[in-house]
Amino acid sequence: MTTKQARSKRATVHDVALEAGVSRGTVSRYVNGERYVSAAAREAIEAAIEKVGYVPNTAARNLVMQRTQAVGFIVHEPHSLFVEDPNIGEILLGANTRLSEADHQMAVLIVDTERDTDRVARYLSGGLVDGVIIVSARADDPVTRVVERLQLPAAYVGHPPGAAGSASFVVIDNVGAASSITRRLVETGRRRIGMIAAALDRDSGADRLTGFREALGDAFDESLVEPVPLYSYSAGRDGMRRLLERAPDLDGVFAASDAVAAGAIEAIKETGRSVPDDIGVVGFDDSAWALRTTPALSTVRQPAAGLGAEAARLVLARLRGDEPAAEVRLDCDIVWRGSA
Amino acid sequence: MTTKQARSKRATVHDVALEAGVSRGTVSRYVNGERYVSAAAREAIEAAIEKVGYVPNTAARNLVMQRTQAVGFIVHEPHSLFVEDPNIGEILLGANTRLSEADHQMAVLIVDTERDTDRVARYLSGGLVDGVIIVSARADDPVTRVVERLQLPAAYVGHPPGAAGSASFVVIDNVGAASSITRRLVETGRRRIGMIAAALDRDSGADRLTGFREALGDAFDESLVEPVPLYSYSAGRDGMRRLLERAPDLDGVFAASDAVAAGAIEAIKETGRSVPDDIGVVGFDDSAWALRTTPALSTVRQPAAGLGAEAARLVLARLRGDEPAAEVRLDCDIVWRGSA
DNA sequence: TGGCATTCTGTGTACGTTCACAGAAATTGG
DNA sequence: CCAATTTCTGTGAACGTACACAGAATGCCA
Repeated sequence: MTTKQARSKRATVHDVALEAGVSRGTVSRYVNGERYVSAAAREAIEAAIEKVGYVPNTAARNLVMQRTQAVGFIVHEPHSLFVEDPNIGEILLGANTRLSEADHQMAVLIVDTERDTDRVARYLSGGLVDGVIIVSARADDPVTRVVERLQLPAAYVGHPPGAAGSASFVVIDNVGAASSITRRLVETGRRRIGMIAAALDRDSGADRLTGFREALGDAFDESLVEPVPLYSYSAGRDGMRRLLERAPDLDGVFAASDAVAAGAIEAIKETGRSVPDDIGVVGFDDSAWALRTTPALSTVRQPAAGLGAEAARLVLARLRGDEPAAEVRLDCDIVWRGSA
Repeated sequence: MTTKQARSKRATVHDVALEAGVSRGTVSRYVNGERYVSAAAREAIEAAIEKVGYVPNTAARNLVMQRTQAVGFIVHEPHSLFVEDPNIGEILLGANTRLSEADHQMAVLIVDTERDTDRVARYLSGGLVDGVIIVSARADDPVTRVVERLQLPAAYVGHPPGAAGSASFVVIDNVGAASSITRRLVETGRRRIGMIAAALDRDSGADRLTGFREALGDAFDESLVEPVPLYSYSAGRDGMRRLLERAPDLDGVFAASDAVAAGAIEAIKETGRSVPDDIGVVGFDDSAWALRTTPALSTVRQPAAGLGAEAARLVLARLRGDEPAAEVRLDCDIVWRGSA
């Protein structure tokens, strides 16, 4: 009952005005730190606020101000992200830091089940946030549709889906990173290098293949590229089996993701070969897989905090109305472990 | 400028009413799915909504309804949680699932820097959420103070700080889990078992020692307990060094956390001993440390999703006004790996 | 046809702010 | 000491919704 009383009794600016013997306007001016409030009024108001325990109602303020100083951070596919991918935490922190500097509140919204989808869409369309950062967006998602329909200022981490034409986004330089790590592989003396190329229908997949090709230049051999549909362990294992059958003299392989690489290592060991002595393997993502394999994977680490920070910067820019829409491409680091 | 237009033009319930040739009240009734709206009105309204692109303004609704159907999920110390501790993701998902079932929106708020603290406190006090779930709360935190002052319905994951007397919270059964894993160690044949007891000033630390003592019963030897201040790697390493000097015949050790255990393993190896052949080591938390050590740690896994779900349940109960305040204690699993 | 319940609709007010505006009080200057 | 500023204050509107209430339309039955 104490709770109930406390909640219904929430003091308003009106109560403060009454207590202090001034008007609502004056209290409002004091609270917002404006000029033109006399010393006498100031003191009276301070005392009154303390006495009645006043805290401003942000919902009411948002309503009249038509902005919230908040941006949503939407996370799709949370299971794979939070459990498998250590990057999401750093992306969150990077974004939060940047938003915090601009005095904006970040609210992370998780889209897991079907129900979440509609609820989050309502939340966004309800004017509770000024803008939104989105990771792993899907084209057919109600959330994405709402964002487009309302033209909510948005920044995507990764490529925006489908026809989100004029959206800002930040991606890693897949081409450059794939090229770098392939060159590292060459530098270790590998001569017959193949690639398990996953998800070629996605930009990330296609770009990693492009980088691989660029790095090898004339030495590139089409027949050493094994396309697989998904970034998965089993796809990597099966693809590697086929590749080894076709090219038994392989001495290096670039897997399009760590999961794929883990599968590839499994397939290599099946044939009695050793990693890295017979075949050097490199992956991509520096996900949880990278430390689970034996030996640990050499792989590409995404600048996770940077992705978050840049996404935040982009959405803030759109909020201010500067810069119409932009895309940012970030470089990656390479972490060299035992697998190559 | 398109953006600007779209944002200022947001259609209201009034626009829909005008377009459909009915009144605000009727539109409101339709939107909220109430009875008493004629077929003719229904059709006209549906067409009008489609035409003007109306979406309800949640902020306005929240203001008049005096509730938001949203609960905040506050994460303190995000660096250590998101980077080191894989549990936080599952806690989030567990909570989200439960809240989603009750048709509540979860908004994760990260408290990292000093600035975040005040901003989040304002956010919470502004009536933007009905309740709140808090992990790693601190007593001196403005956020905690606001929650107490406003008597905001809250549920803590872990013990609530200081004088948060009447708060709900969910904790793991530290005593039981420590006791279980110690017994497992005994069952493997260890006879001289020590403990690196960290953070005895915290409930978690004290409880883990209690469990350890319980499990050993008469065999408990006070001199084999080495207290260290923090749950850290270096504390574990230093503590283990002292313990080994005092009791060179040790054949098992229970470290109060995985980080402590990792440090202990380091110290053991320094002396030329082997893990697990000479000394079996077990940890607590199943954090990222557990897979980094060689051999991998046997440890206690927290029921992370359960913690989140229970916290959500508790806060929902307080929201409804049922159950005044409750504490829940959850059992843990043990994962047995190579270190013991 | 009249009475009465039922279904439907419109209007006014409230939620707790901010802001524009008008006007009062205090201050300045010639 | 009066006019012209500057500082201060109160009032009324608006933000976009929900809800209570009154009243209109319809259906039903005697």
